[in-house]
Amino acid sequence: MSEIRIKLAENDELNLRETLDCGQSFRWTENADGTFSGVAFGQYVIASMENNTLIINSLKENNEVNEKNERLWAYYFDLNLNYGDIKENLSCIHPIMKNAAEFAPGIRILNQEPWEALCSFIISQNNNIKRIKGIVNRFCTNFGDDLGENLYSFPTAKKISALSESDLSVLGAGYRSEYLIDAAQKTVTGELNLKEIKAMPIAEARQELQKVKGIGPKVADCVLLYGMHRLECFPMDVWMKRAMATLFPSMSPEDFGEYAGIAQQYIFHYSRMNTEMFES
DNA sequence: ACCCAGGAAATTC
DNA sequence: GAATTTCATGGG
Repeated sequence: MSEIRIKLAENDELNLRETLDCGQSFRWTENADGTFSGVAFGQYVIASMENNTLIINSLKENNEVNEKNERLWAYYFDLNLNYGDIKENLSCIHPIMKNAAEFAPGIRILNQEPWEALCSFIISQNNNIKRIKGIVNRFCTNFGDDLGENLYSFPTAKKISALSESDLSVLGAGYRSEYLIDAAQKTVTGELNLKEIKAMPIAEARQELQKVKGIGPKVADCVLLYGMHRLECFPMDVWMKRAMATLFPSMSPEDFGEYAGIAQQYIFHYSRMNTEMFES
């Protein structure tokens, strides 16, 4: 049992429920005591907050408390970026933007692993969040490594690349299974290089991701925002189209600036939790 | 039975 | 090229 403690900056904040259950990640589960169990970087951990300090507990002996691992989890929860300042700037853009940010002020954009984001958002297309979670979890329990406590690592591209569509039928993912296999094969051959895409100019990065079957403009932007931390991306799904048409009729994604992706996440969560705004 | 879901591909006009 | 239909699956 090891423990990492990371204190946030004075005017900054992190709310685990808002961040881990706002539709950007599909693998974390809340425990009865308010902590969250999950897996990232192949590590099974329990995350919790104490005042303004993030606590990462691991049951594994080999998960050493060292500087490198501390930096890794600070990176995952994006603690190097000050969201207090960003929220202040976004709130000046539009009064409803301010409402959305204040509705869930502890949301942060995670630094998820690119391959996990790629698969998760391929699965997300024309689907609902509850079923997405089920499919992603079956993906891990069937093809990932057992980490104990009934939690599994995210399957590698290499492993998935060798499977057939019938192997993936246990997922219940429907036609999306074909897309997952294509993504895995292109990753293994090097035709798709996620590390390089992460650093590409945005138009080129989008184009590269869309070479994968089942990845269009929306899924590409989700992979870029959630898996590659390209904060200028503003994924437009059915909820965001509704929200923009109703709440920001005169605005476009670019109007939110270099941190548009963070604005998008506030607006997405705000809209999904307040559906009465869209009933006519 | 019908409609929707963090869309994209295939087909048709 | 733009608009429409189809795709597999589960839930309401």
